[in-house]
Amino acid sequence: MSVKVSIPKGTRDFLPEEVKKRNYIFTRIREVFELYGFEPIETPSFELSETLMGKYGEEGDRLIFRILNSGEKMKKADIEALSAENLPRFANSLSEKALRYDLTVPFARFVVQHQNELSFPFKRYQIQPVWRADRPQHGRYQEFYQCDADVVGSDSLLCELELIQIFDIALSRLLLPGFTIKLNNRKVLSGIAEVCGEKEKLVDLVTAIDKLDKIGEEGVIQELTSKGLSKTAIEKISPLFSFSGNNLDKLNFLREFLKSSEVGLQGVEELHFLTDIIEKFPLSRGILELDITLARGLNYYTGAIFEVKAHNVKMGSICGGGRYDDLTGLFGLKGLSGVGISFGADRIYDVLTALNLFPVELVNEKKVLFINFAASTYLHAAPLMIALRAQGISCEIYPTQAKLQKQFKYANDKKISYVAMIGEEELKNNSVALKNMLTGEQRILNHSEFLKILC
RNA sequence: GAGGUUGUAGCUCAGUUGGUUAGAGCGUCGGAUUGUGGUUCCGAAGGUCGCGGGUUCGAGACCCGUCUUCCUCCCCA
Repeated sequence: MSVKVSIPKGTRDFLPEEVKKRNYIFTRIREVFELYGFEPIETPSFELSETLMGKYGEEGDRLIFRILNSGEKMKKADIEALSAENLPRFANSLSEKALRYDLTVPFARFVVQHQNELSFPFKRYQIQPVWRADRPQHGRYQEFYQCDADVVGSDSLLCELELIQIFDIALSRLLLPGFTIKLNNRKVLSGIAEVCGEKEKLVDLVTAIDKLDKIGEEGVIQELTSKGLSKTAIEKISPLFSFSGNNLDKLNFLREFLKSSEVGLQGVEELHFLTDIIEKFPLSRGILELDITLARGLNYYTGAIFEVKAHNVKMGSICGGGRYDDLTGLFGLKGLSGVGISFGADRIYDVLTALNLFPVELVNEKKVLFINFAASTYLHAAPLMIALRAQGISCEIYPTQAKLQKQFKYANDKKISYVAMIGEEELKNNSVALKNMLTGEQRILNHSEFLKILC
């Protein structure tokens, strides 16, 4: 009689092979973060509700997983709020903690709380799971990992430069053949709003422009109209929809278009600085592309905005990031500028799978299984296993004297590349039979030959 | 949060206008083979047909509710 088992929606189990592949991704990213001087931190998986609530826009709060009070605290439930249909207040009375929604807001809290122990500019990386009560979809889960690197306490554009290089090197090390690093600047977007006289409609303007490649020029105009932008303003923006060319052409165009906006021109100069220096020190496999339609939802970005898309695969962005001038201001620490990036490990996994880019050695490492023939087999196998492990070769002995068929099937299922046998025949002349599970070839060897072949 | 979609063995799926005892492939286990896996042959186990209610002489199939799956929005990695 079996019980029906399952896991909550939007979550996943990982089999050994998947964990190895995921760890491969995390390791490559981590090693590049460290190459650029970023240091690891960790924060709790749950925070006080007040730390998280209200930090992700109107929609955000709905997507935060809340932790129900337990024990005596349940008595704090505000029944009056419930009967008055004030659901947010009722929810707050039931819960004081919530699972983290991203790594950036907890990091801001961390910086404010530990400001006296940190040396600025502070460069940290953090690879931990986050949780969102989102509706699961292709490539979207309720529990997933983020790999973040941020610099806080410096407004130098060299930070942006290094983060672009980190995108490039990490993804190149993951053997991704082609990808585009899209770059924009929030100041340019502000400048556009300013030039067309709709400064206060910046957010509507930006989210509409962001959808250009998805809904087309007509769709954007329709959305802008429905948001109440004036016809003259929309006409003024329309050249932006169709302009093209290389990065230099785009910069020249923007300089002209934004000539009446001080902040806009400042954004253009920031973009120019970055494209210019990347030209002098070219990227490895990535292509840097200016994209003024790039906005991203997060409303705390104030300067650079990044997004990375893999070539030749149907998948949303695999990385993102940007500069946020006043993030720690939310927690009372003013004047600290930050810039950061995030790798979407789960999506990178899907891309590497779709393009078949995981190295084969990941699953087919050199490993050895010793067949268990008798109670005394261990005594004969142990010296060889000790020697193999000392050389970093992983090996094991089958724990019971099962039928050979079963022991070989175990090796086969576990993709173990060699099976070693020390049975009665081998004991007579102090030898080992070694079978290569890939080719099926089997050889009788003395101990030193055995170790020589495997190490 | 809105709209659509899905659910039958561990997995992938058949199952006729409602009709006797719900099937297949793969996987698992056992045997052919007590010193050889991946190939082959034989056999076996495994199902409250997502859950609850309703219609009917009779429901895996029809109706209602609920949960779940996947998809499109919103938003995001």
